[in-house]
Amino acid sequence: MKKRDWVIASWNINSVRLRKELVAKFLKSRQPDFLCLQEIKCQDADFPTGFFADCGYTHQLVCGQPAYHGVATLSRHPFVQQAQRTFGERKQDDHHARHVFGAFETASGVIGLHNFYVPSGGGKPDLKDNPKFAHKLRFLKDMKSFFSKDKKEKTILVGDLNVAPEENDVWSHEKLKNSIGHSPSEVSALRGVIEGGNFTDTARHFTPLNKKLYSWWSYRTPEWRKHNYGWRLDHIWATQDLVQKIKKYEMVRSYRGLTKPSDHAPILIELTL
DNA sequence: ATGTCGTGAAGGTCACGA
Repeated sequence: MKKRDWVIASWNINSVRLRKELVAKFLKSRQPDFLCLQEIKCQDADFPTGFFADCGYTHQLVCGQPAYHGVATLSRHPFVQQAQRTFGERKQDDHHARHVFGAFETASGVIGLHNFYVPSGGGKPDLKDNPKFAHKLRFLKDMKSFFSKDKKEKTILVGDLNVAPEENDVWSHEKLKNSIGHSPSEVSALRGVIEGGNFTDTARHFTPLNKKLYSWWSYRTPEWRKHNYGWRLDHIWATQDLVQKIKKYEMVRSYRGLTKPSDHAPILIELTL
């Protein structure tokens, strides 16, 4: 096996059935090796398996549920291991489809690819009044303990993590520092996962901290483009051993401006393995 | 921060999640 370039992408699609043509457009133009989707919002039986197979993505890991959440990883290569729903084993979280894992073979060894949809956490970042926020923090804590135990190499973690950790990952740190998605306890819990797994935030590896960088713009802001009221909720992390192999990170903002878009833009990395 | 979405069950609109 010879080393070559690989493209790994992640996109919260907000209903895969409604936007499968946008996915096909992305697959065709970017030709990623893997595309990790979040918020597919369908059960496994309703996933457009044949449609994506016709696009060349014959290997698919689908972890869905009716109406809400759900993740899927599309691949042009076979998986050598797979798993799903590794998190949220506690009773109240049993039915959430938020994680799928696949491992694939490269000239640099077997690489593990985790695809996550972290709970958004409801309205206010208040543990007492908001059980969804407690769920979010519990989920991040579970991720931390999982990745602290696991081997800390040859692993890529992507997804909609629903936390914008840096000040310039939101349009106004001052206005949003106590909002869900950017509050101190969430940011600290997310950093715990990064440290536990020895991960690097690839976006910030290539983009300085003083530069604004977003992947999500709310549907409720018609002037989202003009004011750039964005958040960076979507992430691609890689373990330290892989960082030097990454050639590029890209947030493909143009997909947020298509007709009937997802509220998230796709993100991707290119690396030599 | 909320001016918007998508789903599904019910029923021709609403609750829920984001």
